[in-house]
Amino acid sequence: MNSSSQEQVTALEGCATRVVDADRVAVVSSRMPAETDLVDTADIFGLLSDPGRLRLLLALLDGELCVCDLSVVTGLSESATSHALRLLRAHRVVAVRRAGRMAYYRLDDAHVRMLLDLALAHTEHTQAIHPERKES
Amino acid sequence: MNSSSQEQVTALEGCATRVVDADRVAVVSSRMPAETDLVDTADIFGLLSDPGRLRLLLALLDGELCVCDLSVVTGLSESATSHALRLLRAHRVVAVRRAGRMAYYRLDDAHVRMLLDLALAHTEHTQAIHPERKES
DNA sequence: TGTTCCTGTGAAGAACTGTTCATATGACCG
DNA sequence: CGGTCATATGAACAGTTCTTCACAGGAACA
Repeated sequence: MNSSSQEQVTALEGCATRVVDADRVAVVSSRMPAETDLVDTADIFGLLSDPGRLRLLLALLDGELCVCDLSVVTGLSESATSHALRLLRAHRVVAVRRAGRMAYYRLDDAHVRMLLDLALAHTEHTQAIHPERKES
Repeated sequence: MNSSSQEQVTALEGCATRVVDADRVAVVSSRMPAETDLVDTADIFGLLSDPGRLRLLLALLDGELCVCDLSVVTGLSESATSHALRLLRAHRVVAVRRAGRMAYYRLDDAHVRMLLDLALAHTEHTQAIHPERKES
């Protein structure tokens, strides 16, 4: 398969490391998304990587809730809830509707909603396999 | 952590924080996954939240690659690549096949594969629709 | 056998994250 | 008005994370 050149370096990076499967490296490299998209995507995953924020977003799956209710549902302090919502807001993952002194947050990102649905489906699936959980 | 008296949050109407929409709080709370599942899920998202690991996993989407090739594709040093793979291995996200002194890694988690596919589809989609994006 | 090559690992340090405390803002109530 | 309530924000701090450096182990190869 690699009879011609075994340590050929692709013109993509000009790096000094050796390459074993140059063809696959070329294909995979060409399919790699742009740095900006990668960072954005990693950022989104990072927002979902905290149990508190995850609870927050799962709570918003079927509609808006105010900050204090979110605080109760997630078990976070109201300050921590507000900080988390601020972060999610900055990334356009949630949106806010203000009514008087209340602030009602809702999920505002279809992509994140899909990720959450997928994650939820997965936990329910594994729950069906490991039936050691109690009812609520 | 000493939430001695407020451990039970299930008593929705008796908690210290005020509740605005008690019904929705009850529904949402009952649908909230168990803490273990939440932490596991957040953990998975955390593994995807680093651009380097994301590149690594995307590179493995269509088949196995050895460490040095992964290092080239991702732009990480070989040591960093090995550390990242070790972490992913510990979480059963990737699996390894050894041949001589080479180590070939492959994606070994169907759930993570779905998440990656979804993320990839989204970057391609948003690239087609929103050519530019802002942040505040 | 000794050497080179690929990978794995521990330690260390810089950078980042998430929480809490204290306080601020602006809306409502009396 | 003054006071309270819901939320927002800044600073600080403990804990975590990611990278690099140095080196170790085992397989190939002379």
